[in-house]
Amino acid sequence: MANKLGKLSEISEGKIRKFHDYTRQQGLKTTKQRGTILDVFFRMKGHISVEELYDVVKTVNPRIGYATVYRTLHLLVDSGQIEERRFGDGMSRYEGHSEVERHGHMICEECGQILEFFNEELEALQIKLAGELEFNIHYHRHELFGSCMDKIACAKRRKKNPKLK
Amino acid sequence: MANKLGKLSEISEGKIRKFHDYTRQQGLKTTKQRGTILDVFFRMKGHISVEELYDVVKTVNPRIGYATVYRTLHLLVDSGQIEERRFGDGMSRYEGHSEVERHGHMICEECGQILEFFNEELEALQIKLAGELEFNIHYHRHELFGSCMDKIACAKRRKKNPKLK
DNA sequence: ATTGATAATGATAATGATTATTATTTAGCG
DNA sequence: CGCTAAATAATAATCATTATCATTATCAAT
Repeated sequence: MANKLGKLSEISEGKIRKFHDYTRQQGLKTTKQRGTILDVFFRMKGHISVEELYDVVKTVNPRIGYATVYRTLHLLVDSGQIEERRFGDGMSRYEGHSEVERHGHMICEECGQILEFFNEELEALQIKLAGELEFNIHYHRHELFGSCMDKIACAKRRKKNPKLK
Repeated sequence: MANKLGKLSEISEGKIRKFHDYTRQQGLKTTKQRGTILDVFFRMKGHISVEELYDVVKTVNPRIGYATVYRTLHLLVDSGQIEERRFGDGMSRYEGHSEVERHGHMICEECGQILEFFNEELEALQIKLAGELEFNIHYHRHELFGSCMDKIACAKRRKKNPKLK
C-alpha cells in the first residue's frame, strides 16, 4: 500500500498495532476500510481535520464514506492512540505524533501554522496550581493564539488556506 | 429593573457604561432589548451559555428573540467587555467578571464546575516559551480538565446538570 | 469452506449551535 | 414630526458532527 505520502514510522506502526490490540480486546472487527484510514492517517503529519484526511483517503479508495472516517477516528481516540484537538476554527483536528505526552500549541492567527511546545517547569507549575485548588488533572489544553514572525512563509501558507478569516 | 438575580456590581456598571461608549462611537443605537440583556447578563455569574442567558432573559421579556441575544453577546465581545470561551461541550460560554486579565480554567469532568486560576510565574513562562519560537501572543487559552475533589457538591451539581455525559 | 451472529459500512437524514435573511419596527438626528 | 439607518423577531440556512438503516463483511464455531 505504498503511496506518495511519507513512510510509516516505527511509532506509527506501534500505534497501529496497539489499535488492533484494542479492537480485538473489544470484540470489534478488522476491516479493509479501517486499514486504509489508519495507513493514510499515520503517513500524514500535523493536526489533521476529518476533511483533510477524507480527501486523501478518497484517492486511495473512493468508495470509503465520510462516516467511516469519523468512526475510525473516534475509535483511534478511544483506544488512546491519537488525540482530538479543537482550536476554534470550527472543526476537530487529530494528532497522532506527539513528540511528548503533554504539550501546548501556538496557533498563528495569520496563516494557521501550529507550533508545539513543551516545558517541564510549566508542567510542574500546573500540577502545583491544581493541587492548591484540590483539583486532579486528567489532561490539559494549553493554546497560545497570536502571530508567528516568519512572515514570508506565513503569507505563503495563508494563500494555501483560503478558509482563514 | 430589579429582579431575583444579584445586584449589579461596580465593575459591571463600568462595563455597561463602556459598552455604551463603544456603541455610541460606532454609531449604533441603544435599545431596550440590549438593555435587558446586559442587565441580566451582568447579574449572572460564572461562564454563561447563550441558552442559559436566553432562559433568564425570557423571564424578563419573553418577546426578545434568540438572535438578539447572540448579537448582543457578540457586540459585548467586540467592545472588549466580556470574553468568549469554548470548553468543548459544544457551545460558547461568556464571562464578564474576570478577576484578572488572563487566567486559566480547571473544568471538572464529573460535575461541570469551572474554577479559575492565575499565576504570575506561569504568565512569564508562556511569554518566554513563545519568544523562543519567535511567536507573538495575542491571547491564550489554558484549561485543565479533571475532577474536583469536592465530591458532595460535585454530585449535587451533577444532578442539576443532566446534560453532562 | 459454510453458516450464523453481529459488527461495519455507505448513503443519507437528522441534529444542534450558530449565522444569515427579510419584513417590520424603532432610535436618534435634523 | 419625519427621515434614514440600525435593530428586532421570526425563521430559514449553514455546517460540522451523529444517528439511522438497509446491506455487506468479519470471524468463531461448525
